[in-house]
Amino acid sequence: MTDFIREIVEEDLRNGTHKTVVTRFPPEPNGYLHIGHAKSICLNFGVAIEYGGHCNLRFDDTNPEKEEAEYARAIVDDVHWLGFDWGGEPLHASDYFDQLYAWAEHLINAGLAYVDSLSADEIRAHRGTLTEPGKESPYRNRSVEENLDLFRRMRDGALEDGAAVLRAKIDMASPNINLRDPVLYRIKHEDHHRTGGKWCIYPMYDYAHPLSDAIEGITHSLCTLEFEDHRPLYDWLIENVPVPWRPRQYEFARLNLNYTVMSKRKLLRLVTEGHVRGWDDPRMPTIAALRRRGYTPASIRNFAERVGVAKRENVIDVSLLEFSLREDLNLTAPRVMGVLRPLRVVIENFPEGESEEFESPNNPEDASMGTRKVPFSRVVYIERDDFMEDPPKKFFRLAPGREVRLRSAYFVTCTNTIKDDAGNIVELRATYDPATRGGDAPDGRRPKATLHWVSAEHAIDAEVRLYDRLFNVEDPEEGGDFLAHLNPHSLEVIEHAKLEPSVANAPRASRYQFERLGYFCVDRDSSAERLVFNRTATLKDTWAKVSGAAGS
RNA sequence: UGGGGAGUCGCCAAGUGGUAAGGCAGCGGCCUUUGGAGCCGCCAUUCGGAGGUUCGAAUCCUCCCUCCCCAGCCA
Repeated sequence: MTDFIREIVEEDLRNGTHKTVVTRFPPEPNGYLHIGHAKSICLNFGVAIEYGGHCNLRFDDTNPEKEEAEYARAIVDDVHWLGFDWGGEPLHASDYFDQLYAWAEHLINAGLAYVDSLSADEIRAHRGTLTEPGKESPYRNRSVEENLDLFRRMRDGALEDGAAVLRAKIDMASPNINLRDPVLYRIKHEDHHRTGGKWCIYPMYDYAHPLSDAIEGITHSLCTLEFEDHRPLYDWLIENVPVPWRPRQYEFARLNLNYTVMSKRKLLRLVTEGHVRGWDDPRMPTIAALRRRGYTPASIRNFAERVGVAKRENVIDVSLLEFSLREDLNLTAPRVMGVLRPLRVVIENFPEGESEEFESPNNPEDASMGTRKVPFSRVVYIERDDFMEDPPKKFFRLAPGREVRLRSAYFVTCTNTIKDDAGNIVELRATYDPATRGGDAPDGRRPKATLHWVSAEHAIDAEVRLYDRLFNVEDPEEGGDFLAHLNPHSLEVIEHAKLEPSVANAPRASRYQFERLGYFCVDRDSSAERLVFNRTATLKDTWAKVSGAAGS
């Protein structure tokens, strides 16, 4: 695999610009990581691994108002879960606050930074617009001594929040607004989750980021497109601060996925307004949610690889994510039978009170995964959807008079339907052919369908949570109010699914394929008393597609 | 109307002057004790548009069009 970033890295290695590659993944601990971050993580760590370099996990913790240790813990967890390691403790921009402060004084001494006493509103007014140049602040030409004194008073807590800021002295007329004397430090009398009450001034991202990269010896600082026009400022700082190393910034397009939202602000709203049950609700696009839902780290890494890295805005189809998941789980998930919406079938010619066991493969794709025993008896449950009293043309499943195969068991023929007073089918009567034990007929006849089933007397009860997309339109942002597009049916809870007994002691987070239905994983809400499964993804169902197309 | 980016199949994405990779989705067919999986085939005479250079252009030049980002003491 290659992309323009890797080409740059290779070229730098080839021509001796760098002897090794050092990248970094720099999340702000103000929310949970989502699938978009996964792309960046896979890029940064992937490049480092591929070229024998190193990738740091560095928290960009320069704004104590929004950041929390809990988020930082979750982020460390998620990156590890994805399969990456940075050796040792994570790094923090806040580890460099002393150095960053010293360099700020350096800029002041060099006449390249000044303390501005204008208010936030006044600064905005002086900034100009996209088409008009800005105006210089009346405080722009304070002496070095005055600036130093003021900046130290800012640091020492003598000034209120908003009373002053430290600004770079660059060019108020620059067509690039980021160069119109950007703010470097602001006053925030706020405790920081790591430095506590030590500081009451905090550096801005634009100031802290390039210098942190320099401190860490980052060779390639990879970020998203919206920072492209911050690069001149990034370079200005590297140029004008006596840094020990000169990192370079490269920008790539962030990942977007259809049928979901990706901005932290919107995800936070979904959580705080109760539209989902927390950051790791399996319907969320967060890594924690995908993990809880049953996604594998490998599937997400493969997805990130397939998506590619370029500078073009993109919206990836969720089906690609689902494909990557199925591809992995198909090979690794043990098969099991479970019935979501049970319909009783009484096999009238099977002796009452007796039962037998069948050997069923744990994974037809991989014989080394072995087999398991599945009990069978006179009464079994099948899926309600697998029976139709008056089947249309292409419906191959069970119907009156029709013979189908019960997977790994026998051929059964439906002989009768039992209905309640309202006319609903409540039970089926059937006969089985003892000669078809194991699922093959000596005379070679082959039913058109094979159904999954569970022996009623052996079945275990479980809650199964079925998830659908959180939003019912491809682009929830369209029209302004993304909440208006929430899918009211994104969660359906099956209270009493019937599962084969082999899953009775399935540990949390273990993944299975329920044959013909999809991939399921044991939720963390699960207990010995009550098994709870999440449906990670459905299997492709050709009949659903045929009937769906015909029905609408 | 300032600056910075981007435009190749429904969605991604290779391609870097020699005659449009690949993946997902979709559509056919084969196979099947999961209507799963697998396998086979189809799916851009055309690269935002118009000119031009060239034996030859998605790739070079010119003009035009469209989309995205930037006016936080957020990142």
